[in-house]
Parts: sequence; structure tokens; C-alpha cells
Amino acid sequence: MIRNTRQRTAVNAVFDELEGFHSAQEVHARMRAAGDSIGLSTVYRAVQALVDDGELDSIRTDAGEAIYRRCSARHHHHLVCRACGRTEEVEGPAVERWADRVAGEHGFVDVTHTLEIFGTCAACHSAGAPSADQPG
Amino acid sequence: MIRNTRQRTAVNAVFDELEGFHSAQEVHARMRAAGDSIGLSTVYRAVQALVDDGELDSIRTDAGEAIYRRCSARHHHHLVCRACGRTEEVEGPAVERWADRVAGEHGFVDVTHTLEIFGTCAACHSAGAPSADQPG
DNA sequence: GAGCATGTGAGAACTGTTGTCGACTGCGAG
DNA sequence: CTCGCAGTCGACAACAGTTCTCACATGCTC
Repeated sequence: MIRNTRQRTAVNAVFDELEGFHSAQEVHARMRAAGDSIGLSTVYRAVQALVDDGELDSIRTDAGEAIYRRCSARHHHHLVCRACGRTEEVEGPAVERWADRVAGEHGFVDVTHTLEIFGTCAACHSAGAPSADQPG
Repeated sequence: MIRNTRQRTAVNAVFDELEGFHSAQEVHARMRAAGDSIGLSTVYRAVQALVDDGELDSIRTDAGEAIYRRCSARHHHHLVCRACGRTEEVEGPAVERWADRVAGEHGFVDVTHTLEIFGTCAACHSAGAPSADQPG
């Protein structure tokens, strides 16, 4: 049975206030800073439960860290600023169709896909950080 | 200066024999098993150097492990069977354009993207493993 | 309220990866 | 070929993120 504990509720609530992606560690730190007593293990467990429930979306950063976000139910992708971490949701029905079609052509079924776009947002770009050119 | 060492050559050679994605640890284990004396750090360094050179492509598994594959130079994406791990390279110029356009519309510059398609390949599907449907 | 399965949390353990540093060696110069 | 040296190696430690452990606490059912 799944219980409705204070901690679980609290973690859920954190994502109501937060926009963009945040790591479990960050959520933990934030809660502790806010005076909420909670263990790191519990945050991990809560977050994973929420992902299982479909309440959160998770992706992995390039550094291998898992980050989470409350997501709207419909399928979409993310446009992430690699400087400030700002996230925008984007939709691309054409991409969905393309992915399904390509997978189908190769005989694949049960198809899902992940698509994340990384870039430097206008604010960060004009803030003057010239980034190395990214190949490919 | 970049030197042409036995180890570096050996790591490179491993990817000639291997298809699909493989982790640094796996490459290391494989080389040791084959009687090749090489350190794990060296494998990591070699693999990263190869990625920098554009000789290998790297993505991250859901478990956060980095896996590598010899890739053709041009930009493409992967269609991965989640049952047997078989990988196909696919290209989608339209997707590239879409990603660039969407990013541009949001004021992002210096745009890169990652796109992986996961599914069950025909062979694995007919082998009868009915998988749970994956919500978007 | 009683009973108990489930959740909690501090810390240890584990995993993949990167850093350290003395020894080694490929490669160009002579 | 030998020399010199800077890039490289590799065993190991360090690190970060995540998961496991286990005694204790607590939500839920009756």
C-alpha cells in the first residue's frame, strides 16, 4: 500500500513552486534550508515514486545527474539553456510522427523517444559568455 | 602533441570490432580479458579523446552510464532496441531544421540537440516479450 | 487504541568517473 | 642510434550521485 506521508507530500509540493528541472539533491537542500526535516534517501524515493506516478518527468544531464520537473501531461520536449538552466517546453508533432515512422520502417514497435535541445538563451548570450562552438 | 600509443590504438581497435554502444568499463574488461594490459583511467582518457576527435559518439544510458560507439561522421540519431540493445543509425534532416528553428524562435543560439528513439525491434517483439506501454 | 506493514533517515556502501603522481615511452633532434 | 622531454600510463585515491541497510517511527485498518 502507498502511504500518504508528510515527506512525500512535501516533495510533491516543492515541485509546485519550482519551474524548470531540479535534481533530487537540490530539492533536498532546498527543503532543509526551508526548515523541512527530510532525509536524502527519502527525497530520492519520493521523487522516483512521483516519476512512476507520472507526476514528474525526469531527464539526465550530460554530467549524469538525474533532474526532475513537474510536467504537463501531454508529450513535449525541452529547450534548455546550458548557461542558466532555464527551460522551455516545446512541441513538435512533426518530430513525433517522424520518430514513429522511422521506427516503424525499421520494424520497431512500442516506440518512445527522448529529445532535448540545448543552447544558450538570449539573455545569457548577450551577457557575453562566448561559448565554444559545438560540432555536429 | 598527441601521441600514438599502444593503448590508444588498442581502444580504437576495440570499437572496430564492436557494434552498438559499449561502456568504458566494458571496453576495459574486454581488453583485460583479451590479455591486453591497460588501466581503466587510460580507457576513459582514450575514449574521451576519441569522442573529441569525433571518432566516437557517446550517449548516456538511463542508469547514467556513458556508452560509446564508433559513428559515421555525419550527424544522425539512434534507434535503440530496448530488449536486445541493437542500434540503428537514422537521419532526419527535418528534425535538425525543426530543432534549430524552434530554438531560434526562443532566442537560443549555439544550439545542439540529442534525440534517441527507443523501441522493441521486430525480432524481440516476435520473440514474444510483451512490454508495458510507455506513456509519453 | 492496537497491530503491523510501510515509510523514514543517517550513514554506509556502491557505481561510474575523474584526479593524482611517479614511472614510462613515443617521437623528433642531433 | 642515443638523448631529452613532454605527453602518457596506470594503480589508487578521491568524488559525486544514487541506492541499500536497518532500527525506529508512523499512517492505516480494524
